[in-house]
Amino acid sequence: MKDLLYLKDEQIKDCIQLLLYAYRETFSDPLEILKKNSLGAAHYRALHLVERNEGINVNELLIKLKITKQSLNRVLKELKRLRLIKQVKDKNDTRRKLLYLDQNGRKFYQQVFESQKKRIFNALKHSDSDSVIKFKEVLKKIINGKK
Amino acid sequence: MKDLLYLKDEQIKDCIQLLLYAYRETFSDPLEILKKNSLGAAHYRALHLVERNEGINVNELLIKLKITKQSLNRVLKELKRLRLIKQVKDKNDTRRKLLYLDQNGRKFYQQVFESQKKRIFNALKHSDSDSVIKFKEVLKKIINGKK
DNA sequence: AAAATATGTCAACATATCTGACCAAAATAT
DNA sequence: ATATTTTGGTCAGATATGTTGACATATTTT
Repeated sequence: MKDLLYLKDEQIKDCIQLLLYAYRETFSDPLEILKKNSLGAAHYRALHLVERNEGINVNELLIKLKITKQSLNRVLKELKRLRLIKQVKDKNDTRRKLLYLDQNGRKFYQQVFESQKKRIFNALKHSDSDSVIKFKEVLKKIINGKK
Repeated sequence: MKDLLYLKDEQIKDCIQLLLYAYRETFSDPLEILKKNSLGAAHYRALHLVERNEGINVNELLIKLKITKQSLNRVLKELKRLRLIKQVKDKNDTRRKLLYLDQNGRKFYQQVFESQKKRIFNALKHSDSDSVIKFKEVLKKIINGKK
């Protein structure tokens, strides 16, 4: 017999609210330092994905971000102007332009990440490793789920 | 000796990314039905908080939403116009206007919630109750944490 | 009576997204 | 070799959500 208390609507609403607040707080931390460099959350999301997927091309990035290319284009334009990322033509298919962090970008990304890291670091530090594993498992199920 | 693998930067970046994706998917589900009623995510956030805190006043709602009163006002104006929420003067302090879901609002909220519920419901259904508890614990630590 | 509080409103602006149309270069298919 | 598709970039205009700052009104507190 499984205890299904946590499938009640109230519990689900609870989860939704926690998810909203956790997201909001986590992504509001780095806004200050971004703003100093006249960048916003959108730039950071792109920067983050490039950092974690060096050599990604524009199309793949588009898919991960789930925004339109027009939106992404403006973001990339500014990141390039500030020399935070660079594009290198793919030798096998020179239509493709692969994205890398520029030297500046690596330094800047690290700064922004540090501002965001504290909150997560402390939350994880005060949790045991089993909790963290389960936390990530549930998040993954939410992401892949729906139907 | 504690295993601190999960405190490495790469793990933290992982968590941040999962949080971003989980939030995005969870809150993109209800956009379609909202749009049909010419409403957006902002209206739903307010509606959700009123549903979970019936009788909340404007100031308290403002604090929970962390937006300016001018922003909230536009949202509330539309929700009132559509008869989704209603305001009732507080008898003890008639400056205060307490917010309640209107009859329409209750029905509409339920519809929107259902569209969002599926994803969370399934994720929780495929997790055990311990995982769900730990999932929520970590989220709470993220929300309250930082320093 | 004066000050503080709760709510509402106006205007101007910032940002991040969208849609739709269009272009060019390069690769692939016929 | 030409036609089509893919990849990336760009323009213009619209929408959603937020911001600041100024101000108005009603009510409560001091």
